[in-house]
Amino acid sequence: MTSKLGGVSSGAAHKPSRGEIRRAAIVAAATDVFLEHGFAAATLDDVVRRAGGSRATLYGHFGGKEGLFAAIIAQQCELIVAPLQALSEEDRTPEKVLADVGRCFMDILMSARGLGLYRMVSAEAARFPALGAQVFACGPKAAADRLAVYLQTQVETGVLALPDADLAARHFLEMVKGDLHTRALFNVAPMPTSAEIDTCVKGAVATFLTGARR
Amino acid sequence: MTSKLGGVSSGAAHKPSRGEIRRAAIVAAATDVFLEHGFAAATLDDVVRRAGGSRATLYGHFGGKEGLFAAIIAQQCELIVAPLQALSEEDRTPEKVLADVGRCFMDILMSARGLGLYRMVSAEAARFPALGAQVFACGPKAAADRLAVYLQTQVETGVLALPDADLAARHFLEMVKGDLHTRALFNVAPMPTSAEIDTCVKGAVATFLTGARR
DNA sequence: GTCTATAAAAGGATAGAC
DNA sequence: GTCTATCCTTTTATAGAC
Repeated sequence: MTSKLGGVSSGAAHKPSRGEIRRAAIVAAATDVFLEHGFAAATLDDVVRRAGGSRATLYGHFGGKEGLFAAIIAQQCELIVAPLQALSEEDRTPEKVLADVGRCFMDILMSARGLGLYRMVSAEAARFPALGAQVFACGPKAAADRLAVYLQTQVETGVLALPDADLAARHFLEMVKGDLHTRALFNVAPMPTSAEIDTCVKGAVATFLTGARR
Repeated sequence: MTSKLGGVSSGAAHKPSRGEIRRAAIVAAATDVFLEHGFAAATLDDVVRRAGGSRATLYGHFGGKEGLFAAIIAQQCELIVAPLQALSEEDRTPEKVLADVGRCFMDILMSARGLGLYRMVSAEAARFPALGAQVFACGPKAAADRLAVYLQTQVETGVLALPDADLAARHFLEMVKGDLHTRALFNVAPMPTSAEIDTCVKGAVATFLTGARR
């Protein structure tokens, strides 16, 4: 199955066939169109224009608009988990770990892709119940779970004092967003800059540690 | 202009004309349809079916789908600000004030209306830039500003110690959401209960005060 | 002001040739 | 497997009668 996502999976076991290349091109084009316009407003015509080829090929691969949508979400889920999993917490102070996790979390969330995905998933969650859970698990849930494990070790080694590491992890990740995420989602000018994101992350780290330090 | 929003403004200066009643009925029906399906997927046919009357009347009043959309957003903005403005902070402890503000904030955000509005505004923010800013100002911004003023007084009377009351207010309001808001937006089962919201608010208050108390 | 009927356009889906 | 051409449904928008 991973082989069908062409270009995403790292280990390329066999050289992609003509069909797989076509499929990947369609998914790539569709990702741009869907993330920009949302599911309902996106048209398959736009996708075909951008990817080349024809509508019939698209239908052959994905069955229709909904199948294409599912393929996009699945691919985005893979892309989302990766950067967070690449982080290492070994021999780092809580300041560094929290700042790194926070920055990584925000980079994903505030990117054009992250914002588009968030908009699209929330907008279509009612129509496609499974997809919401899928993205939530790969994104916020995965980040919180991972951070909670780290926080728990810090509690056990006596560095931090937290009544509930799991809750604390979620609180931290929410604080990191400040109001930047909502502002970006709502397209409120001026759009947050990278520097502003940094300031926001540092502020959240400071606030969190003020209350959590033993 | 407020008179045209029929049913929202409290002071009824004149009895609503037939046209105004019709207009209000259309807005009410459209609110339900748009918040449920989103702008792109909502059809004016659904609105007309629910409101009664005809498409021509709708076009006469609002000019089309976009005009109707703007009217809905404007009305929702009025409805959103009201409950937060009704809160009083006089002679209350920070625990009580924070809990009340947090609960009020969450009640709005987690209601079907709040979630629908959030989904719709973020989905359409690119197409209607003014509306995003409008809703942001009436909602998260208004709440944070108001809370910041209260926190600042507590700092000045020596009850709390905060380096930046404004930032602290935003941090608190984000923490209050926990991951409940995202879970609800993404329709992740099981949907948060009222009791869970309470627990989440209390947790945020405790965490906040642990770090903020002088 | 409000309704019925209709025009006009767009987009999703498919049949059949290569 | 892929492309060309076409069908059919849905939806916005308006013209004209009451």
